[in-house]
Amino acid sequence: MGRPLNATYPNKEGALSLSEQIMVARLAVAAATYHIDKPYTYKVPEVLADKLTPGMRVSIPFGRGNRRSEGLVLSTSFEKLPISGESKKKDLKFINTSLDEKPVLSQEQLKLALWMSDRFFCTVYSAAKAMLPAGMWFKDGVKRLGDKTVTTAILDIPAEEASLFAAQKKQRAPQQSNILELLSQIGSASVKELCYFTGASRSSVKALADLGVIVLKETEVFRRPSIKTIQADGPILLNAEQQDVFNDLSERLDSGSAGAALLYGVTGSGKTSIYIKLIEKVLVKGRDALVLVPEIALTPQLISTFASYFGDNIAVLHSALGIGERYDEWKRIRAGNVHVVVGTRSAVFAPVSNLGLLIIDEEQEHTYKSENSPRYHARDVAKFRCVSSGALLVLGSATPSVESMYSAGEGRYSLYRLENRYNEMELPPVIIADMKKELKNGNGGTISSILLGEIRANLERGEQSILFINRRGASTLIACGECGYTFTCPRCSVSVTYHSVNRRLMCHYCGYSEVERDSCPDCGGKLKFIGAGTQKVESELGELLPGTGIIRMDADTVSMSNTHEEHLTRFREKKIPILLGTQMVAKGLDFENVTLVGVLSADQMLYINDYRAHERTFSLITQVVGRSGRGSKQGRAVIQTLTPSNEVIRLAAGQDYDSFYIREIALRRLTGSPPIFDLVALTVSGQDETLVLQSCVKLRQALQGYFRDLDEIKILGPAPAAVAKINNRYRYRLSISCKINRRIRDTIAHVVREAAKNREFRGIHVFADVDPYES
DNA sequence: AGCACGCCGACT
DNA sequence: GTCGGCGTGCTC
Repeated sequence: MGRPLNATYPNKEGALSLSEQIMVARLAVAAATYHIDKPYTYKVPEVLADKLTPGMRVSIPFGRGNRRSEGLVLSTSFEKLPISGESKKKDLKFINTSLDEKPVLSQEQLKLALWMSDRFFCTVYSAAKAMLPAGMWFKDGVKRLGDKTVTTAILDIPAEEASLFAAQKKQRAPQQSNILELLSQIGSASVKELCYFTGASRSSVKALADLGVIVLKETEVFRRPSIKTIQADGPILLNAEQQDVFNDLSERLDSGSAGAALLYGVTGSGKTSIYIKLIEKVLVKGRDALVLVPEIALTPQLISTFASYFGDNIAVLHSALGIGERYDEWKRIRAGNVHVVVGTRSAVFAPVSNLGLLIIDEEQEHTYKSENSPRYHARDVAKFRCVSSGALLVLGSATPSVESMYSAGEGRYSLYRLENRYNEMELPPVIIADMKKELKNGNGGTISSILLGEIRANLERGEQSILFINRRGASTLIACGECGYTFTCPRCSVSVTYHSVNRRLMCHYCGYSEVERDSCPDCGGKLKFIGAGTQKVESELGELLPGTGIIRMDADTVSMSNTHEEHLTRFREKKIPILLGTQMVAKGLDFENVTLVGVLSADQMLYINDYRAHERTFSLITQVVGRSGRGSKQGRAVIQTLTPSNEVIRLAAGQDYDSFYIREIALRRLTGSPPIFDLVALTVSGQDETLVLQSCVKLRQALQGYFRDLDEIKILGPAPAAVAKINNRYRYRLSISCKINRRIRDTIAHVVREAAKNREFRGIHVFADVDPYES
């Protein structure tokens, strides 16, 4: 407070201001919700003054109660602050401690986080958090690393005593009774499993622990093994077509601004070979490569191939990795120990230091879009990163998304085509089976006579078949066969699905569960399963082809007995004749001996109310058809449909992407859907349905007011969201169709923020999502 | 969102 | 009197 005695002369003012300058930091704050998110200024304590740099995280007091939160340092500076107490302005608070020794985010990543908050309507901190592996997050001030533990409940009294106790508890505490009952038989189990099998909540387990009948113990869970490598096929040889594409992309890599390329290559045209050659080239130039894949579990072959070429120079990032393993991979990347990264959506944030090439394989896949905050699309983040580091962006696909092909047409991407299948194989002939005709001929089953004939032919030749059930939601519903009663979640507007492992009906959205019943609670009728249909088809096949081996692969079989890979290995190695499955069998599988693919119900996802329905159907059927005849033998595909004249199905059967695209883009133009216009969805949720609806109407009015002068902007809704209620909160949606720009973005952000502040909207939550997938 | 402050009614 | 209900406003 007192000015230094020696500072009075000769430069009073300078000395004065110098003595009062203090280091401050601008922070993105974790506890700040979207509507109050902005850089907060904190004073830097002297002990941190020479350590603190942008990109580090700090522990801070926040809010009236000074509750502890985290901040991310965006910038530091020296400022002249009013002397404490002398100004009516409130004093700044001090940062408590630093949470990092060195920055966890680079300047580029900080910029990206700021850009994301603007683009995807999220807080800066949440964007930054998405860039770090979960092992680096803090929870209650503690780093989550090594958190891969599991809480086990162990019986602490004799088993007989426990079951006696369980019987006593039956009336007053049925949940606890169930838990004890189970534990008296098995002794110990993880708390998670206990809850899963009994339907009890964590609190019941806790209650038993407090009573001293059981003890809870944290046990470390072991980490998963690494990638399976395969023998490299030797140096990659490109055919003429591939070589042309490679040469051109290669030149772009050498130029300063590489831009973006859409690589449209039919199934089997060898996109992967081009990827590998490009990566090799980038590595020679001393730069890093990033490869995104839709889902690691479904592309083990691609990973193995990459590993065989790049060995220890590769890091893999995906959700199936243990938290520690993921963290270790992240550290290897950041340390510069690896220069090739393969991973799923969030790998787009991988901390490579000198990005030279970013590949998004199967770029049309919906898994690249995050459906939780931050609601980003990996493609957009990829563009940002490539522009800022002068890297080449390659979007690869056999069925490019309509928006990417449109961008190519507009000249934003350069388009490359690969039209020859690598081994010069003809595309499999496609037979369309008219299920209406089948029905007329008295076949009411799910297998047409045409498909059955082809399966039989395959059986005789010792060749394998894949049958694909294209159904939304691969889960098993349960309903009354007599009155049609369906079991719905009491908290969400969805049907509960049956889990055969624990024999319970469960809700996927909120975790609610109840025991299986043997009769309809309404009419007492007999209950039946309406599964993904896989069981039904399996038993139908069993009757039609007695004694034939079938592997069924759906959510149910995969969750109970391990992985996709085990099923697939069994299919490949044991030469089981038929593989029957949902969505998951459609992906990147190469089976030498598979010569028949059947799509059992092509209509399933075609007629849903979503502007992407056609695109998804086309892409899926095309992929499935491409599965057939990848080896030396000629394959074929059978597509079963109730509407054989439907053009999307016909075009998919003919693998005619170009015609599909022309047709589809015309349709989008007509309806004003993306990519012609952007779509921003505002989702409004709350417990009181009328209030949610009223809020929607008010939001709509507010938007209309702001956009009065823009007539090309359309505001649609409110309409109930695809899942109209989750966890007792009703959800309605407004859709804004427009060419998005600075002003519209700012207005939408403003409206969402105002909604959070507005007292009339109490208990209402609003968030914005650009080009959502569930629409 | 989450917390403190403040202003009202019920109860030891 | 004072404990606790919730409505209101703010977050460097």
